[in-house]
Amino acid sequence: MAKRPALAKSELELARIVWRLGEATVRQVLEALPRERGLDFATVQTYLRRLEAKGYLRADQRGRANVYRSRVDPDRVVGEVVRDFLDRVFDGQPLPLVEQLINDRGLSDEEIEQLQRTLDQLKERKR
Amino acid sequence: MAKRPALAKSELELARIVWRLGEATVRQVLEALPRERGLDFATVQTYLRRLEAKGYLRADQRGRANVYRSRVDPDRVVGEVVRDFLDRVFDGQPLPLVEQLINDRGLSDEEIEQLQRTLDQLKERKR
DNA sequence: TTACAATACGTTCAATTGAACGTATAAGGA
DNA sequence: TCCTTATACGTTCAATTGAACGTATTGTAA
Repeated sequence: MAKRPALAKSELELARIVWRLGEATVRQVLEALPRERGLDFATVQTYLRRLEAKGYLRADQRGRANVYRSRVDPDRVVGEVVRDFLDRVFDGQPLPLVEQLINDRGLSDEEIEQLQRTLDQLKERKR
Repeated sequence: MAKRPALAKSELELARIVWRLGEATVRQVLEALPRERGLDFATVQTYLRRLEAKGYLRADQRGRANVYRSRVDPDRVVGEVVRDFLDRVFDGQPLPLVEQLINDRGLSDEEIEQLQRTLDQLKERKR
């Protein structure tokens, strides 16, 4: 379970695109980026290379280009990222963060319902 | 509302200590740090200075030492940090993050209750 | 009144990150 | 077969961040 080096912000940004696409070449990632991001092809290349070096992605040659795909389960990575954030900003306590999210930005009615259902299910599961 | 430069990780770590203490000297922050963190006095000094330069803290001389206190509302800063994180990792959608928190790490029974009360209150408030 | 210990402040230094350049190479169309 | 153009890959460069050093000062205890 070799601990990977942490993800830089731009790296996470690009990794998320690869995750969403399933697999992608440099060019495909570049094109999936919001236009206003304005990154250079070479820059995307560099970040994907770094993601590979850090163990998050793997690349295999397909014809001309490298095709990148995830090497670790994206959900696991997101989980790690969330936990790290939670530890750093809320001492690892989920509730204050949840309340922040609930209060700060207004949840829609459906979202509240949805959330209550999730909590009910969780309670069910627990007994 | 001059936008401050983003907080680095160590900076946020120290800022949170100052927030908690209300006000603090370099030494007090150093002592409030977990022993295993092992930072040098001079390092804490540097980070607090940077926090001041970035506009997060203000320092006033008291006797020999500088006393640092928050210059902006900590809750506001945390709010910004959370929103930035939410945008970067969950496209700004709070629900998936909340579900991550609920599912991944088991909430205690009391936490679930607490959360449900919060949601109920929120629904009340909304009508 | 002086010496010391604590502190401020300017400076440094290495690692990481954001961003891109230049060159060698190879795929596919003419 | 040859040329063009896309791409890989090694390299660079500046800004930020994590961490600390050295020196000048100053409050206080003796």
